[in-house]
Amino acid sequence: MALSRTRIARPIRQPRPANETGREKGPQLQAAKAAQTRARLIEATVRCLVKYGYANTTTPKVAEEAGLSRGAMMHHFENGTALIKATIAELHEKRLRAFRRAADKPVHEVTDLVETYWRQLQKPAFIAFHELAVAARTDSDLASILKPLQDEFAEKFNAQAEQLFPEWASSPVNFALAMTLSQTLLEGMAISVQTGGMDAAKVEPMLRHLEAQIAALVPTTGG
Amino acid sequence: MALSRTRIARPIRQPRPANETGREKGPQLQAAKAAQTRARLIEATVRCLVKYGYANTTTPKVAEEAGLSRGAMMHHFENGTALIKATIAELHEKRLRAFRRAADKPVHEVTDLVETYWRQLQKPAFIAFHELAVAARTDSDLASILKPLQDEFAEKFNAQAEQLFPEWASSPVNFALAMTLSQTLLEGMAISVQTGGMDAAKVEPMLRHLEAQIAALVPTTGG
DNA sequence: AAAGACAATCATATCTGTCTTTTTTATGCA
DNA sequence: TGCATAAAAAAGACAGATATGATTGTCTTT
Repeated sequence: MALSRTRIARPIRQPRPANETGREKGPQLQAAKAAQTRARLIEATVRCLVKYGYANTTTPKVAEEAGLSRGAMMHHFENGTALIKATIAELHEKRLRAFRRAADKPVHEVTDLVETYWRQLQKPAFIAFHELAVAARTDSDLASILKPLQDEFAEKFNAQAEQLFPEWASSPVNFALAMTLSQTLLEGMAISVQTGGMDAAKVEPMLRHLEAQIAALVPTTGG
Repeated sequence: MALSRTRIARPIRQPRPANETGREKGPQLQAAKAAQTRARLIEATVRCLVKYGYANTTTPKVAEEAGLSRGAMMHHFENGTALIKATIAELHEKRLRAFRRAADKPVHEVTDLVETYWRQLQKPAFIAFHELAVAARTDSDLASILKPLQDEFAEKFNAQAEQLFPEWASSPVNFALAMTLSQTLLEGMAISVQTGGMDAAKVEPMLRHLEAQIAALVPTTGG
């Protein structure tokens, strides 16, 4: 039920000059080129998810976004499902990579968790992921792909935090609460800001409050 | 980009016997009948939003859900947009009504706010509303319909709370924080439970914690 | 008889998956 | 080295399915 489908004549995509097929220069092995084209399509899919939402992320739109024909696209991904699957896997690994990077930083105040995750949530990857999660609610196939990854993420999220803040090991109840609280509140905020429910000015006080909450839950400090 | 469209032959809807048009018995005035049919279509739309999501809430599906032909449906709503608009208005008023009902209850602990709103969020109306809100992110027409209502809801939410708990008037900063915190966290939880990210077992501890938080923000009590 | 409620059908548009054709790239052999 | 050829990549065309809005027809209520 797309509201008011504005019919815009799509501009004709003129074929690129033969030699310059992608963004990279020079000759490569075809395998590498194929991998790059696949990556390009996946990136285009993420952009489409952000721009148009899951429902309106169609194969023609992705192909156009990637600067390819649908035919070429179907050469790399046999169907739309394969593309979505690959995109989900990529998004998942990107989230995990970003988290690991953050963990490698030297200094770790307990409240860094808040700032770090909040920054993650500002990125396109999260918006795309949420689009998929919402769609999965009414699409069991999508759900079966997404669910295990969501579980794995929550698990690694906790494992990461547990490792970074060993002082929390003594009260696992507080720890679990702090983790759930952080994840839920921050994600809720991100969604609310995106979907227009929440004024952006209210973000900072909320972050501060959450940080204070978490600090209060650390056993040695106060909880 | 619907994943794996399972093609089910839709059962042919046999025309109902002329006299029994809906769920109601007996002859009625046409005006009343029309109003009832419109209501039936709106209810069907809400059910479709919950069952299929916004993207897959199509005019044929709504008509089928309402037990009407598409033609009849188009007689009552000139196009899909009109139906969605009417549904949004209905959902909005339903949310406000539910809130007003809750406010009429005699006893009001401060933490009642949490329980009351959490119960609201379990209803289909919220799921439907969130489907619309997510769709509105990438649909400016839908957003222009939804945004003012979201603002009005937040405003009334606050006004209601302010009226119920006058002891909060002395520290508006705490009040604003408590309101935003409640709304964001509870909605985040509801969404997270729906979209499979959050284990239902974690709900109760979170509610308790939020209640404690709010109590701590009330000026006379502790904040 | 007029108007309202409802049903059925039509034309158009778009997305999807498949198939065919063209172009590019890599490689084997003279 | 240079050309021929196969494989990969890309493009284009096609048919099936479905959604949408509009039109037309039928029955019932007023």
